[in-house]
Amino acid sequence: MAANNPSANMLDGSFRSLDSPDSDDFSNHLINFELSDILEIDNWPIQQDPTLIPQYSNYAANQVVNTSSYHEEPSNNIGSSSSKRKEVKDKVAFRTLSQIEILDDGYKWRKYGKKMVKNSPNPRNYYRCSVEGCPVKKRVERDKEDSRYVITTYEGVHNHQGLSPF
DNA sequence: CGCATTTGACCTGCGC
DNA sequence: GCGCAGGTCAAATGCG
Repeated sequence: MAANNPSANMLDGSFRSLDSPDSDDFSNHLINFELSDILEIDNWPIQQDPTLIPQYSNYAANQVVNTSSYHEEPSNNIGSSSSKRKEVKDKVAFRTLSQIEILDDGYKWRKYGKKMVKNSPNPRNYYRCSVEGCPVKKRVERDKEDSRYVITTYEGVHNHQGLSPF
């Protein structure tokens, strides 16, 4: 597969298809995405500091809308064994209308695994930031109902500057 | 030549 | 305690 281009400039909200000549719904090489839903998991830093938006998805920066909040919290803090829980990292899930799953958000991702989930007929891809020391992980999965939608889940925060001028 | 991708196997956690 | 599902690692291969 073609490597991610570090010189991505999708600030206008459009992507160039890296290597998907499928040409189904999208006729052009530029993929116009629509951020239909933003799932908030745990503490979303964006709400605290809007400048962090580009770190997650600079293409969604202008379209961030708090539609629904999805907290993936165990909700069992009122137990006796509350210290058993490991550190909760920042997790953000995006659902974008895109034919390609590899959305270049300005960071270099290295795929480290692929798994077939039971809930979904589509496989789930696991990506990790290529930058050493960056604990950020990305999980890409196609929507179970609408394969046109791609659910991208970011986990962690980049401790370095991306390739974008942000 | 170096690095990213691929695929299968292995490990861990949770539920029953 | 066992089984299932999810998540991660590692060796091999292909491509740039």
